Amino acid sequence: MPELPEVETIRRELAPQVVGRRVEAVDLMWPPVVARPDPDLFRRILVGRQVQALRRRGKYLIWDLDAGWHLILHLRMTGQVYVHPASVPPDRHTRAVVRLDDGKAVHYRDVRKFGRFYLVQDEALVVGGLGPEPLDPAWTPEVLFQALQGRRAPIKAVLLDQRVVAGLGNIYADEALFLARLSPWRPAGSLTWAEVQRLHGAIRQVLAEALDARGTSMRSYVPPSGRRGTYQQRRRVYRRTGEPCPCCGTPIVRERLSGRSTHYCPACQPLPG
DNA sequence: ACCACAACCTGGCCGC
DNA sequence: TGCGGCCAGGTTGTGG
Repeated sequence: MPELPEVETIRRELAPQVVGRRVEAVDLMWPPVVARPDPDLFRRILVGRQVQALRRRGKYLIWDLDAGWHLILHLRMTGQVYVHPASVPPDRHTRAVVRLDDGKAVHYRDVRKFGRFYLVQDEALVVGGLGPEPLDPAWTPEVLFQALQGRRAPIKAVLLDQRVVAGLGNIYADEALFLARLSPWRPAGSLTWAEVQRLHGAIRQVLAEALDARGTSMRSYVPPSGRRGTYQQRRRVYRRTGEPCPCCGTPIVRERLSGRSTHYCPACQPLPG
């Protein structure tokens, strides 16, 4: 579920609670939540480690630990992170609990069990394949334009490819394409330089708005504080099928593209030809 | 390189 | 209350 703005919001809320703390114990209610190494080794390495920093890369949350270790978490569709007093028992959807040296515990909840933990020293093993961060100054319209060259897949499918740019998901891809007035079906390589500049600006704008709103809480996304995000009130097309386009009033349509629900205004985002 | 599709899982919602 | 069908913010792997 969480895309860049949601993971970044989680990072910002969680950092003050965990940075500087030491791990005292790890409880795995559902051991397969650990992707690597095996759960026993995972627990043995993690216990005793001190959290030095909390970072985000794409949709991954990275805990920098001492001794060169990184605990990397991907929340996939329904992962949630909460901090509770040690006395709070895990609920039925809590898959792992990391107990800290201040009497608090980080609970990882995940209804659909898709999310995974990775404990590695070489973080590139997990996040090495990711493309650039869209909010990094180094990610310019030129970089995006270059990445689209020669690609005939629909632009939306390419935006969802985390090797092209890291952190976009279904909500913000639809929203950015609407802002840029581009059909999601346009072959990526067919975008003109002017269109790519527009798209680049739209991606930045949508992500900035969503960060400001602390993410989109339509379904299961709730940050650690419990303060739901509010971007769902500002979204223009995502899950607004049949509602009037905020720009021209044409009903928003929903179509399946690369297996994903895709929402757009057929009038503002026409497919040439 | 691309696409369609399935898989991984569970729960919410809708209509009957 | 129940049942079937469809939906879900992500990623990976298979086969064509």
